[in-house]
Amino acid sequence: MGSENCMNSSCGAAITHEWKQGWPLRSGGFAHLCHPCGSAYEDGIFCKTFHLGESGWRECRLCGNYLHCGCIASKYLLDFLDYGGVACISCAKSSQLHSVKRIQTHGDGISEGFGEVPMNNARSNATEGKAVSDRVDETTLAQLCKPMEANECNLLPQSQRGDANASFGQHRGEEVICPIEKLGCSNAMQPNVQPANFAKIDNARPTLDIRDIHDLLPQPYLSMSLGGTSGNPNILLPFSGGLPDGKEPSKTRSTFQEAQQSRRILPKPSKNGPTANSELNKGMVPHAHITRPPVEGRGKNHLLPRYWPRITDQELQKLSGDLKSTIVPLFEKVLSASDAGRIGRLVLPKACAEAYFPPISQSEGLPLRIQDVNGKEWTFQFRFWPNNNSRMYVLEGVTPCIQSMELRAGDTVIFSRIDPGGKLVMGFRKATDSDTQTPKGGKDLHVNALSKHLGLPNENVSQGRDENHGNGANGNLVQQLTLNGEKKRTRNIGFKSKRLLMHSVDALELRLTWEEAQDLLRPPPSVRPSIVTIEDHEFEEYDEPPVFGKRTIFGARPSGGQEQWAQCDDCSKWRSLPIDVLLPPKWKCSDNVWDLSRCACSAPEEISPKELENILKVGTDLKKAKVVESPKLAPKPEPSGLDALASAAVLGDKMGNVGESSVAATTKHPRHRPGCTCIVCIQPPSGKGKHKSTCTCNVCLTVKRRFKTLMLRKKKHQSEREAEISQKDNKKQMDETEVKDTRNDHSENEASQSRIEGEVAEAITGQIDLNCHPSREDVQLEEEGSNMTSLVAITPVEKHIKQNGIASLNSEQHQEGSLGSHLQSKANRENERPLSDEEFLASVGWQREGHEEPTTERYCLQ
DNA sequence: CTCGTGCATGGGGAA
DNA sequence: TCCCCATGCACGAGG
Repeated sequence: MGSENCMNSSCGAAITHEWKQGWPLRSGGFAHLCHPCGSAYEDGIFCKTFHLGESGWRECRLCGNYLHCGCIASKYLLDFLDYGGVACISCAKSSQLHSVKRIQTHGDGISEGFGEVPMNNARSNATEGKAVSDRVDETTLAQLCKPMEANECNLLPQSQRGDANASFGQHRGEEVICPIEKLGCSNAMQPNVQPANFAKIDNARPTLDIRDIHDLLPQPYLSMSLGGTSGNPNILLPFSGGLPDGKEPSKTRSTFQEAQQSRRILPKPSKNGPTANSELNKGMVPHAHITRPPVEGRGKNHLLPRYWPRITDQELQKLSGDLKSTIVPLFEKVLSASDAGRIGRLVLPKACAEAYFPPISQSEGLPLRIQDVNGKEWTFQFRFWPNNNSRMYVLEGVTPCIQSMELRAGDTVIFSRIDPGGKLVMGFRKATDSDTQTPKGGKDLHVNALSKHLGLPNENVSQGRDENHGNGANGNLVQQLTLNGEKKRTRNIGFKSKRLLMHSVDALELRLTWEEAQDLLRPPPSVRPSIVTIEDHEFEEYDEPPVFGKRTIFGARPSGGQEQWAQCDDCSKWRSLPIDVLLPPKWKCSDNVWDLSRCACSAPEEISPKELENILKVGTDLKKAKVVESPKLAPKPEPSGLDALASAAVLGDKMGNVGESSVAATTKHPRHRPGCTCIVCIQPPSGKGKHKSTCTCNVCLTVKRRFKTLMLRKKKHQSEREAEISQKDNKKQMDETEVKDTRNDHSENEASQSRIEGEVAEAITGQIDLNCHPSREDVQLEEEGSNMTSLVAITPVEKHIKQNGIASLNSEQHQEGSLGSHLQSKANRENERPLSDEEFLASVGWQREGHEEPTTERYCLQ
């Protein structure tokens, strides 16, 4: 204070210790209130803008509209007139009367306004103001200053009321009450400040009862008049009773705590004041009865911006236009995969849960009734789990609701409250791609929908109007609140999860079947392979992993040959290409260097749509047939890992013969095309009629050789075991034997593990694991040998193949197939996890080289 | 084996 | 450095 007397010339009262007390401002400064006149000071600077009184409705001295002090409108629209009273900012501007400081906004604009100290000090920096101006259309927001109910003086959350009162001061001469004390609460920290913070709202309401306090629970500053809602008896007030734990107010987390917490959930303002907030806050918190929240910690309950509900100014304008109830957006959350999953648990931001949902002390929580946008009321279990020393709040049982709203990960749910009544409503905002929205874009979509729900002209009948609860309008409005545009959606997602930032197209590309992925894989374009010859077979080696290329369609020419078709990314016309062409991910007609007559989008397609349809249909029918024929092989669109490999072993080159797509050329990898004479292509892995009993192909020879070796080793080990058993009387020797066995088992496991991958690929692709160290075969031994033997006896693959209309294999092929089956089973067990890049590449025919030299990072294309 | 439940873990954002 | 929170995982119940 720079003066010992009130600087208000009309007051001049001596400063007493009572009103020397103050309350912290977001600026880091400190406000003081002169009781006699209500004038306020900030760190000794007389600031008449503080002189307003408690929150509530104020009439604009200029236009007569009502402004709700403390609501978001007031933050941006109020001007405090020199001669007293307030005015719409627009009015003040137009009349050149706003000679006093307008309440400045701060930080990031609207969002920060929620629960924030509703005013800033005079030293709010320019950047803050700019940030606000970027996001708030004051002119539009001014529309909020339409007549509203003037009796909603308790719309503000407790904290805001406190803040507002503290900030605005109180009416001159009004009696100050202390409801906290009446409630048995005390503010040991600052007893003298309470009166200033809980100024009497109006004479007819001298005290606050419990319900009043609940009504005063934290609310964002966004209060919108929606129409007279008298409170639905069916409504489960979010804070009804306020004390779901059944504790006494003084013993539990009271609404004052809520209020305090609400205040604390706000983002901390930048410290642009002369003094540190923390220091000033010490012992000077204006709110009473601050018991400890469930968890403690610095900034723990600050509501992160990503949870701020985002309402456009158009929405505010529309919403405030015709309706009288107040809808209070509380927070929103982008659904994670877990949230939208089948578990049915929606993880709630801790700060939001503690600020806006009823306090719970037991882990079991309590049921929470929330109305969705269609007016349907859901009951979720609001509970928490102990998590470290904190809590993790969840809504359980949300799956039906999520499903009914067809929400998925990336979509946003918005929790709001309808006042009066405190009904919780849950809206949503779909994370739809903007391309799929109306030509006017998401925002227009939203505005139109908004108008629709507001019953404005040229709109359709409101959808989802609640017929049962009488609050359909509100529900609809909430739905509108959920319909922000693409821009916001993107921003929303980006706030938290980088994974959710993936473009939808990219995401689509991830949803590939293994064969589709194989279809799209291309050798790295800028890397020239080195040719390695192993056992007379040439291998292409790349130092880079493959890349995705453009999908093409293979079809059969009437002449009998095969042809490849690709679709232009620009004109979507299909162009015929040479059969062995590999296209980059993006391809246009202009890239068609093979047919200069059709190297422009203006060139017509060379075949009729009917013919093209037939070509495309071949692929579609083939896929369908494949699913029908092999329900066990392709029940899932995305077999993972070695499942895909095993499936490939059975699917073999069936597809390749038909020409579904480029993958149909062979089943191996994208570089293999019809006519390819490499070992992979000329010897399909699973036989399927190509392998005769007399076949001397590398695959068959290898299988034969391995099986023969296997059986020999099995016999050898069997005899060794018998010899060991005969020496059981020698305990020491037996111990040594056990140690040896243990060692063998261990080495077997490791060896088989590394060998499996190679052999799986071998069995599937027809490759021979040329990287397999010969000595390692010594450790294949009995485990695999016995398994293979048993698997040879049974023929699951044969059965499977029969079921799928594939010819039985001969006996040797049984062995091979059994090996594949065994490996598949084993692989399934050992690989029930997401594929690594390496595994994925292997699954589509790319084999990473370096089995014995793990440091070798080369990708081998055989 | 599936599903539900409760807790643990660790990445990453905020302070 | 703190701690929120998305997700994994163990465990038990039930089919």
